[in-house]
Amino acid sequence: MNNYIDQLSIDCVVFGYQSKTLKVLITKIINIDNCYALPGGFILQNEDIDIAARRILNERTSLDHIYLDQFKAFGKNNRRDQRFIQQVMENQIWNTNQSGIKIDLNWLDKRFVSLGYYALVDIENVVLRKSEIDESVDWVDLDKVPQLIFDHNEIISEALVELREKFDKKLIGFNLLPSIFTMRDLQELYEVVYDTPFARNNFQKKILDLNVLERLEKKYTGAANKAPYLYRFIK
Amino acid sequence: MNNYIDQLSIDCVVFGYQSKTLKVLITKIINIDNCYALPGGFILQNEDIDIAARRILNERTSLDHIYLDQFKAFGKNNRRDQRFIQQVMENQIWNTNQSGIKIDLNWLDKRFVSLGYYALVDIENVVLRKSEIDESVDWVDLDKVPQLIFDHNEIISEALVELREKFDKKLIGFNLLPSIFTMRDLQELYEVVYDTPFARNNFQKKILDLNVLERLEKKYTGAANKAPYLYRFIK
DNA sequence: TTATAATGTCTTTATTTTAGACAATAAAAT
DNA sequence: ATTTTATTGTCTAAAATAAAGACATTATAA
Repeated sequence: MNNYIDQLSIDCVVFGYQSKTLKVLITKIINIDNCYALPGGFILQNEDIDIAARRILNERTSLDHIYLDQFKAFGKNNRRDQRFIQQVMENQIWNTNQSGIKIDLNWLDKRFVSLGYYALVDIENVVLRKSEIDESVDWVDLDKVPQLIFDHNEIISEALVELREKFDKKLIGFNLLPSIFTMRDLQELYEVVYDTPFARNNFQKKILDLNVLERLEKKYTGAANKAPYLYRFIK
Repeated sequence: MNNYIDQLSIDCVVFGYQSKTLKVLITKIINIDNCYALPGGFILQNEDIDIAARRILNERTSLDHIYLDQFKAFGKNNRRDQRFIQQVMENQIWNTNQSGIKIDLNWLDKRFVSLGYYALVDIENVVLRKSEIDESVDWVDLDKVPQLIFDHNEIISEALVELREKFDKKLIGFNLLPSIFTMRDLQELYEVVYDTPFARNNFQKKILDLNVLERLEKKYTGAANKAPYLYRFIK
């Protein structure tokens, strides 16, 4: 395992948006009872940290071009999860290779500093895949995230704070939507992220005045009302 | 040296403010020709990363309570400075201990991921000290910083971007001023940080409306004009 | 043809920001 | 002692921005 930088890890908070709900990608650790975690991994010796994060995300989402922000390093001295690491080290699936030879897992039994990234993806574009340490990978509503290993719950909280701070200022929200969407879709996303309602008339004016949307054809859904325009994010 | 986490370092951009100028703390590396750097160091195995940053800063500033923000991790695969590391490893001061025994410095000859912190200090409170790897530690005007080792110049640039983004929003500017100051002092600081002039009347109103300043006595300087009030930052 | 629910946009009102004005004042100059 | 000068503190007016209200439009069901 010494291809990796020692005692340094990456954990990714992958935000998705569907059915007026913010979701995050949660993995279940393979062969360990009831242990959930953020998609994470380690940094190869000859790999940029950002590239490592993209590799780790690609393994789970199959996506190549992801909006990524490295927002904080987590490195408390007591940043350990003894219970979890113990289980991993004692588990035959983990500590034994295909040839039945014991693998030295002591490198895991140290304090790790973890680089926290958050990613924004269009949930429709994601093809979920399991990496070799995942028993499952699933979208979980942000308010239904179970207890996670290490400080992963705290990492999510801090990612959400960062997301809210950057959301409007940098117009990163479009990364959570399909490439084509209605003004209502966008407004509902903003309302979910900020957990507050916006006035429809003023929201539309504010967004259109930014001149970052291209107006496309109308969207006829069969609903008994005026059909809204579709928009695409430009530049 | 294996008290430290391998391949992980900390670099601090220490901002100070004096004579209407933003300054940063720059160290000269001991016994290496013309090599300048940010105050930096490594993380002890049993040390929080934030505590490590405070230790590294205290070694140079003698300060205990510093405004600190860990703003980004720098970890490109090519994040190396071969020329500098070579000089260190070949230098007798570095590679030989007091008893004349060779020290193994190979741990330095790897790619390091560095956690970037920036600090804001009242330059008047700083008592500069050299750590054991510093030939000197000095305040340098932000626009006169020489070429530094590794990507330290880039770290300063990015710290400045972060500083500007947080400066107003989080009212962190007071950390750069003495505990007692005039409105003019504060305005000049803002003008330096944002490199733009502010209208005196409106600046004063905006700041006072924040209700974070306590008005103290007047400051009589002997100048032939109305004496300004002094203020203290509260809460 | 009418009713309904949502949409797009305009107008009005309220709030905030910016600009202008001026009296107050500390000390030097007269 | 009075005037002058350079700031300072604060008020008011104007401009810009944001929030609230109003209403015609329209896609489909009744």
